[in-house]
Amino acid sequence: MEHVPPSVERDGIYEQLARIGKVVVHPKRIELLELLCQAERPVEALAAATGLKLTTASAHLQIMRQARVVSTRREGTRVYYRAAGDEVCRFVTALGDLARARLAEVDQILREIGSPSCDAERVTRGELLARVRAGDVVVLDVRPDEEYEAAHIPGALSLPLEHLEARLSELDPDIEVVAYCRGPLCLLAPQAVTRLRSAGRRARCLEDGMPEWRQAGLPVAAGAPETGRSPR
Amino acid sequence: MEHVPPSVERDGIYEQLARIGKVVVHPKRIELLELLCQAERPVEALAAATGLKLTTASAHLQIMRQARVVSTRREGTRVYYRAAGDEVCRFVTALGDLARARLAEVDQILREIGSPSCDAERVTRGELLARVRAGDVVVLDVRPDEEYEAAHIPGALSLPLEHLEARLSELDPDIEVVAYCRGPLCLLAPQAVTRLRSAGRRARCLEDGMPEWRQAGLPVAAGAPETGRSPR
DNA sequence: TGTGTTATCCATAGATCTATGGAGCATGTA
DNA sequence: TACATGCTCCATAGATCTATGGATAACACA
Repeated sequence: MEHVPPSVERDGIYEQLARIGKVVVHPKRIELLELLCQAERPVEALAAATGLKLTTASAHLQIMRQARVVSTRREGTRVYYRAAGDEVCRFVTALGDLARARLAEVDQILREIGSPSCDAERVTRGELLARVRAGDVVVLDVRPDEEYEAAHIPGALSLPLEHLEARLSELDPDIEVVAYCRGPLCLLAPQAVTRLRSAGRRARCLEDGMPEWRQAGLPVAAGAPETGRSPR
Repeated sequence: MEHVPPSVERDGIYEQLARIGKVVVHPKRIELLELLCQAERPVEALAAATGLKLTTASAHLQIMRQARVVSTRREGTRVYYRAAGDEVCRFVTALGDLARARLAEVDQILREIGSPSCDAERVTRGELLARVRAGDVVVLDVRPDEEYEAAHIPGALSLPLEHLEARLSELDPDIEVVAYCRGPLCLLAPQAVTRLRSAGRRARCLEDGMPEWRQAGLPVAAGAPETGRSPR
């Protein structure tokens, strides 16, 4: 089915680039890609996370696989998908940056639904590093567990947004919280900050999220939280 | 025609990103974008450069404009298109990097048609800067004139590939030549190097091209060559 | 006010993409 | 060996996208 001519013609380069472009022409595929830049996941989890039917999700993933932007690993009956490399996440980041820079609608959506709390007053990565060293802040990872386990800022506390209220007591009320999530388009951290503030805490968002942290060459840790709980 | 719902729903973010994805799903649009990252151009020139009919080129440009990745400037009866910002070129660069990293076909095409001369032995930007300072090399811009005029490495000589043989005498045979073009996917510099070598000159390619040079924060010059010729 | 140049707008046939239900395939498990 | 689970493959109706010719619009220049 895949015709590979013996000698690819010169113009084929842009055809090849378009193979990758095809991945990001569908909103759901972008959403999938952003999830996969955080952690690997089986198809079923991806379908659930994006609200797709299983077969549809699988079809999208096949398209992404043909473009080689994702790869897979089989574990028993499950197939885990993951971003095929750093370049993939850098590409997604560049896409997001471009959209935020050029499409006023994106900013508008982030502002409307996100939270006004995280707009101008984000903590820079450099500032965070310094203040963590000084023991001045708590770093809060509000993404789902599996994403924390795949990669997180060393020393960060895992507290998925959905458990924020229930586990509020784990946070020292006197120390400022810096929350982070998937990136500038993700609303988890802004929402967490909003809720923390309405609970009377001092809280801010980190600039960007995990992929940008990694891309900045900063240290990354992996593995389940040490808190010892949730033996699973 | 463009329905803008009063309050955009949360999921709209990925729809917005897909607006930009749509630009890079078509090979010709990627080609146009790469051209526009070098220099602004009127529609007719873009159509000619990409081998598109005028109406088709215009249609593609409209799509790119709706995604806000290009903007226009009118001059008399001509409409000049240009990349709408740095983020656009960074995005295109990231796309190319991803394709080179993940799609073996791209490397293959570059190797097959490009030139074997520029594969492993490219000059780094840092090395070039040092050697230019030492007066050790000639920097050669082999892109079309308008691209040189829009932006070039300071001190570079403009010598579009098509005139290479005719103007070979302008190059001191004893000084090594470092040629550059649009970027890692562009074949102009590799071809120039091949021809220079077969003419007995020492020549190498610069890593990447103009956009990457600019993105690295290095100095950029603009304007026609000082050689005084071509009064036009 | 005409005319030529450039570019956009419009309508459309043909090609491509999406979502989805159902069948088919590996892998564990009883 | 029989089943359950988790995915992929297949066929298809409906929606979108592309290329293109012809008409129209914006300018410049007589």
